[in-house]
Amino acid sequence: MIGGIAKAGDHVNCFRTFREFINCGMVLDNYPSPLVIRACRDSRDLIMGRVIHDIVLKSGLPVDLFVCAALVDMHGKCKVIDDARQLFDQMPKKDLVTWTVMVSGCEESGNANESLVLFDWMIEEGVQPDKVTMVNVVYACAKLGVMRKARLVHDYISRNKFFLNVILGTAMIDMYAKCGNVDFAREIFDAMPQKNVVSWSAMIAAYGYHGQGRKALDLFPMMLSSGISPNRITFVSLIYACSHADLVEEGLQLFSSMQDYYAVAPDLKHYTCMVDLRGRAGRLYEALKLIESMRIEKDEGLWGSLLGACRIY
DNA sequence: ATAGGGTTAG
Repeated sequence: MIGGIAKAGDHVNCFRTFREFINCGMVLDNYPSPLVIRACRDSRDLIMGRVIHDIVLKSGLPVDLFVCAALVDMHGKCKVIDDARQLFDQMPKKDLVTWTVMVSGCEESGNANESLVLFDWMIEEGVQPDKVTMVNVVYACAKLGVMRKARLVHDYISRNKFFLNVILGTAMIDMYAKCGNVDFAREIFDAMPQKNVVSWSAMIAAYGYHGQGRKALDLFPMMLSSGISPNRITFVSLIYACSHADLVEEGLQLFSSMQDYYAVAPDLKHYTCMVDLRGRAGRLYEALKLIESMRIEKDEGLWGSLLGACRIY
């Protein structure tokens, strides 16, 4: 029952039912479902997560691999990595998923270096990483931004003949871009047998933060002709690329076609890019007018973008 | 019997 509600994604209802269950004084003859723990993770509800953790500790039941992996994952994603690690270290048996959620938790809570240490360690322990592990390791390299590590991980992926699926490939595009080599990113992109809107957006973003706006823009029609529709992130990446390559007119045109042809409503990020685009080009008054015309809530990043432009000019 | 892990902006 509780698991079913959790699976349906109704976290609030799931927790309420779970509380009722506990309050009834029901005796747990089994652990709470990992699905409930997953619901805590997805709603970043650490309080509820700790309640469940406590129940597990007090139940006196033998350690269950699934429950523990879910708990490690939940703690990691809630950024209480010490608790995740403690649980992890106490587990007598660790399988592939246990190691993977620990790798992911470290990088999620800001210690990407430790992710890579764990990765080496799991291999030493004789646990073979799979594609999900590799996505997390690649993601850790992207966060670190260290090319030497990126090459090592790429080597590992090639040596072990991992299939370059959409998710792994996209993570690698991002990794190479953030480690400073957009051409390596492009090689991965070209080698991918399948690409989705996320892959295309990642490649566009990669050219964007390397200042190669024209190349980013060239990808857009290619993406469309391969039958992929852009989303809001695609447009953030495109406009960002324009603003960092002095392609003002192109950026303005994208911003209007985004709404007129692709029915993507501009959000705060799009406005920030547009303020940045005009600001970098010295069109400060237009940038201010745009901010004034906005009907959504403004944040410090938006104003910061305008202030940055004021400083330049 | 069933249950745990994955990609793009900022």
